[in-house]
Order: sequence, then C-alpha cells, then structure tokens
Amino acid sequence: MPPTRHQTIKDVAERAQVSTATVSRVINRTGKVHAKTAARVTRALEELGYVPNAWARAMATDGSDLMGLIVPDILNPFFAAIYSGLNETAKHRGLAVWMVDSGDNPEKERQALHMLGRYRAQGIIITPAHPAANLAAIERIGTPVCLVDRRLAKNLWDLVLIDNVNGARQAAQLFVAAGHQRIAIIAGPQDSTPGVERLQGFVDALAAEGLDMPPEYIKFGDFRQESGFSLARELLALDAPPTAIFSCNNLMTMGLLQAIHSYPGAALGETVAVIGFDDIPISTLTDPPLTVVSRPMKEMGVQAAKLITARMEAPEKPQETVVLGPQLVIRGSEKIAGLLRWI
Amino acid sequence: MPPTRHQTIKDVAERAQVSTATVSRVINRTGKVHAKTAARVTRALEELGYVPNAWARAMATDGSDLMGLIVPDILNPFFAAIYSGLNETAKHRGLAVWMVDSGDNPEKERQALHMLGRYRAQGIIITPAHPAANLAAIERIGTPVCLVDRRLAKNLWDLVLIDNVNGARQAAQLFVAAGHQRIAIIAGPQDSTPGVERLQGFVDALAAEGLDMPPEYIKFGDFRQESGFSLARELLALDAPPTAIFSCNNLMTMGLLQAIHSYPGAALGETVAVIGFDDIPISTLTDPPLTVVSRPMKEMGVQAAKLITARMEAPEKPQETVVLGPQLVIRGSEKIAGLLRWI
DNA sequence: GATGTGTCTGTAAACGATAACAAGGAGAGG
DNA sequence: CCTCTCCTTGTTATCGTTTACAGACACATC
Repeated sequence: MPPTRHQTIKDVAERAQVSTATVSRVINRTGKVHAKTAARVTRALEELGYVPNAWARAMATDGSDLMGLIVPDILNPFFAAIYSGLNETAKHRGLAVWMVDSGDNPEKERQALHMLGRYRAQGIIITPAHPAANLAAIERIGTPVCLVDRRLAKNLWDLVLIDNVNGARQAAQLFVAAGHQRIAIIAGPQDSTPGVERLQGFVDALAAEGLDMPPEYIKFGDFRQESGFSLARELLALDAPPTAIFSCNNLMTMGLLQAIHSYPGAALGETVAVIGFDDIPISTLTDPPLTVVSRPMKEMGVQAAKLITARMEAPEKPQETVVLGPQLVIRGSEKIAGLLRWI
Repeated sequence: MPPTRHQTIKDVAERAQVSTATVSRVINRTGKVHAKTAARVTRALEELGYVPNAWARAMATDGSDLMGLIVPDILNPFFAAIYSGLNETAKHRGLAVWMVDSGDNPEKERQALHMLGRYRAQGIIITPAHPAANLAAIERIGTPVCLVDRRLAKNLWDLVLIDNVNGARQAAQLFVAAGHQRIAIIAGPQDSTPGVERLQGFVDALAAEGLDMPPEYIKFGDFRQESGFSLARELLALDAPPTAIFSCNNLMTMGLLQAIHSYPGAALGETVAVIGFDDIPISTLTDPPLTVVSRPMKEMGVQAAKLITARMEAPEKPQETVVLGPQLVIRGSEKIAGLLRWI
C-alpha cells in the first residue's frame, strides 16, 4: 500500500474545480449550492474517498462531537450496559462516546479526566471512583458533567441514580416473608453512596419488621469478588450462621456463591438463602436460580445521555436528578428448604 | 460555574510574558529555554490550569496519538481483557485507545471504522465481524491495521492469533483419555476462522484416536448464549445422547450449562461431561468445576500493541503473525461418574 | 438603461498548536 | 573594539476546516 496521505477538502475542491468553501457547504448542507456544482463536488468526494477530519472541524466549529464515559470497571456488565444505552442515544444526536476505565482508582480516574479534557470531550458521564478524591478536578471541567449510580460530596451535577434504599428494602422484606430470622448482609464500602444506601435500606427494613441485626451479621466488602468470598466464609463460620445473606453487588455475589459452594456442609437453598444486588449471567444457572434486585441498566445510560445533551443546550438550567426504580426478580434462592412459610 | 472557555497556549504566553513558541517549548521539552523563563511559564501553566488541546496539537504535528480498537462484543470478558492489555502497553508509548463495539455486525463495524477514520486514529486493532464484508474499507485505511483473533479473506495485515487447532485437539484428547466414546461438539459459525479451526482440530484429533463423529453430534451455533442453549437441548434429546460435549466459545458454554441444568435427567459430571473454549467467571462455581481451553487474553492485547507500534515506525516492514498457545485448565467437568478410567 | 433582488461562489480570517527561521544579546577570543 | 558563537527568544507559516463577508452574475422591474 502506498503511504496515502489523507485527502483534504482542498484536494476535493481542486478536483471539482470549486473553492473549499463550496465543498464544505456541500458536505454540511449549509448554504445554497447549485445542483450541478453540488453533483460535481459529490462525485469528487466519492472518487477521492474523502473522510472529513474531525479535529479540524472541531477546531473550526469549537465542538468535538465527543462525549466521555468514565466507568470503574469495563468488565462489569452493569457498566457495559450503561455504555450501550448511552451510545445508542448519543449516536442519534451525532455524538460519539469514548468509554474509559478508571479501575475504580482515583489516580487512574484523574488521568482519564485529563485525557478526555485534552481531547476536548463536550460532556462527561462518570461513575466516580471516590466521592471526594477528584472533586476539584471535576469542578474544573468546563463542560457538562453527569454522574451515574454514585453521588459526589458536592451536589452540583445532574444525576442518574437508582433507589438503592428501596431495592434493599424489598430484599429484606422478601427474606422476612420467607421466614428467615438470622439474616446477614455483605455490604459495600461505606465511602460510596450505593454502599451506604443499600446497607441503610436493608437494616431499616428489618428493624421495621422487628428484627435487629447483630454486628457480626454485618460485613463490609469492597464490591469485588474476592471480598464477597472471604466475608461469606466468615459468616458461614459463625457459631450461629445466618440462614439468609444479602449481597450488595454482583461481583461480591459471585464470591458469595463460590464460598457457599466450597464450604463444608453449606448448600444454597438448603442451609443458606441468597439475594443479590444486580443480575448476573449465572443467575439462572444456580440451583435454585438466584433471586436478585435488578436495575434498568441500559435505561440509566439512556437517561444520562438525555440529561447531558439537555445541559449542553442549556448550561445554566437547574440541576436535575433522575431516580430509577429497581425491580425484584424472584427466582427461588431467597428460601431455604428447612423454613416453611405458614402464611 | 462561569462558562469558562478553555485556556489556550496564548493565554499562558500572555500571563508569563513570553511568546507562544516558548510555552510550547516548555510543555514539550523541545529546544532550550532559560530556567528562569521556564519557571515563569510553568507557574502560569499551573495557575491557569491549562489543558493542551489534543486536536490542535494533532493538526500541527500530524499525529493524533490515538489508536482504535474495534471489538464484536464489549460485554465479552475476552475482549475486555484484550483492551486491558492493549491499553496498558499503549499508554506507555503515549497513545490513547478508543474501544468501539461493532456488535459483530458488519454495518456497525463499517460505521466504527468510519468514525475512527474521521478522528484520524493512527492505528486500528480489530476483530473483524466478517472475513470479507468490510474488506475494501479496511484496505482503504491509510494507517496500520492489526487483526486480533480472526483472519480476513486477504492476508495483508499483522495478526495476533491463537492456535485454535491445538486447543481443540487438547480438549478432544482429554475427552478420549477420560474414556468417552460418544463425543459431540457445539461448533461456531463456519464463516469465521476460529469457528472453522476449532471444529477442524477437534474432529481431526478424534479421528486420529479412531473415533468418527456422526453428523448429529456436530452442531453449528453462532457464538451466542442462546444458540448454545438450544443446540445443547437438541443433543440431549437424541436417542443416544453424547456423554461429552465440547463447546467452542464461552457464551455458548453458558447456554450449554443452562441447558444441562434445566434438562430432565441430565446432570453435569454425571450424565454428561463438558469442556469449554475460553474461561468464564463461573468456571469454578459449577459442580464439578469447569474444564476449559484457556487463552492468554491480556497478552493478546499486549502483542497487538507491540505489532502496531512497530508498524507505525516501519510501515513497509513484512507482515507479521504472532500465534499464542492456548492452555488446558483441567478442573473436573471433562469426566462423568459413570465412566471409569482403567489407565 | 438604471436599479434592485436573488442565487451562487470565492476570498480570507479564524480556531490552537508546532516548528523552521530569524534575530537579539551575552560572552569569548583575537 | 570587532567578530564569531552560542544561548535564548520571537515571528510567522502551517495543519484542515468553517464561516462572515464580499463579489459576480442573471433576471426582473420600472
């Protein structure tokens, strides 16, 4: 292959015997162009296989048509689904979405913010790694910002949230309805809003049912599989192990299942019941299949796209929060054989 | 927040009482600048919170420092791992990676190629959705291209491949060693190289062991979970169902497990044994845990980064192919209780 | 024929950065 | 004191695109 330089609008102009302004007018359908001239330009465009240069355009128009999405874990289906919803909606508005992984790590997140700044993203959708770590950097961003799933220490930005309290409450009530008395929770980190809210909702709902949670039934993980595994083993090793465990995110649920599976004498649906927060691909493969609190993940991305494009058009409009409701998907793992409901 | 325009190099120059050239020199450490001047510039840089404009830089230097990665499925951990390896290696070389999802769909892939072209990506790493659909478009790309995991109809580009034949052979031999006679395969689409090679390797290896595969034991799926599920049910419903099934990718393996789980009388490790191609998060959670042919996914991304950066420096060097070896991870699901090894 | 009104097209100045070139000043050597 | 170098800095053209402005022409109207 010859070292083909990219064709420019100038090359097209020459070949079509017009000025670059006219070519630009044809490409963008702005301004009047005689049909015959337009045809000549279009032909030149095609013959040369012209591909517009997005940066040059961005520089001239002061708009990159680029949106950044920063997620803590590209591997987590939850964030992949958000990307999917965001991307589809953004594409309709002529915007491209660049997804970057922060690894849930403030330093990498800082780098990601900086990179998207350099490429002049016109809007940033982010699930922050930490409620305060990059607060200053985020405040300094000159473009619209929309937070998804997690809040920041300051309430300055549009938000797409899930009603975590409500989701956790539904899980708690289902456990109680299934007859459980010894109910434990593997909670998330308490410096993240979902971590706090899910714990809160769960504990409060049990209290409302007259059940107090002893401290040894409340374990704090870090939303990773490994912590779900080890904390679950701690719970199973108690003198009076819980008969029901609520796990506060999908990865920890994986670890929890692994722990139950490998723990002598423990068996899902027999000695211990489980409800997880967020669906996972294996939900339907366990025995019994897994009951989970499920979130409208893709819809979260769609809403984020709407919020941020709205703000791009009206930067000074009041801050807006969209709260979506989670839904309990009951598949069976919330019960154990030994406990009978007497309804 | 005030509608802060981005600071430019000119703003910095004014504040530091120097010319834009000097600022540029300080930023890029090119050319000599007096220590005192440099300090003044650095201070201005910080005080204004200057963020360089990547496009303007790209236009002036004719280099976007941008690489594109096009994958058929962002949700598949396999591709997420490739991204991870690619990204880390690229970052060391000052390159940013933009991952785009083609949905394994030639039309969306075409759009992705076009988008990366507009943003003047300096290299494209791609797992093509189809061996020929976008061949012309890919040939027209003016920048280095590296194919990962799948070939194209023409052999013009650097390649990172897995020895699929070898991986499938190992699976076949393990089944035979475990005493199986009735061995089936859920193969991938035959218009993709991995699909062809894994089938080929498996069938040939069995033939070498003196086992012919009857046609009803060879099912063709599309690498999605749903096809794994339905094809597995077809196999289980045969008059003489297989005692061993090899599933040619991770998603179909999920479907296969689901089918076994839900099929009356079928049980993993008792009536039917399974080996999957590619590891999955639940491999260790099934009972027995899953035996799989595992690939060095992250390493594939690293190799792709190396190939493409090498080609960016020497565009005319001969085409190069890197073949990485898969590894059999034996966990137990390749056997069934009924069959005893007599070694 | 002078004037006005469109329609169409070209000229040239941005946008934000880099880099080739030029030029000023300081110090060294004669 | 003149000249030669070297160090440091500024001037300016350039990258590919858009767009405000102006100009050229055709046609209609009075």
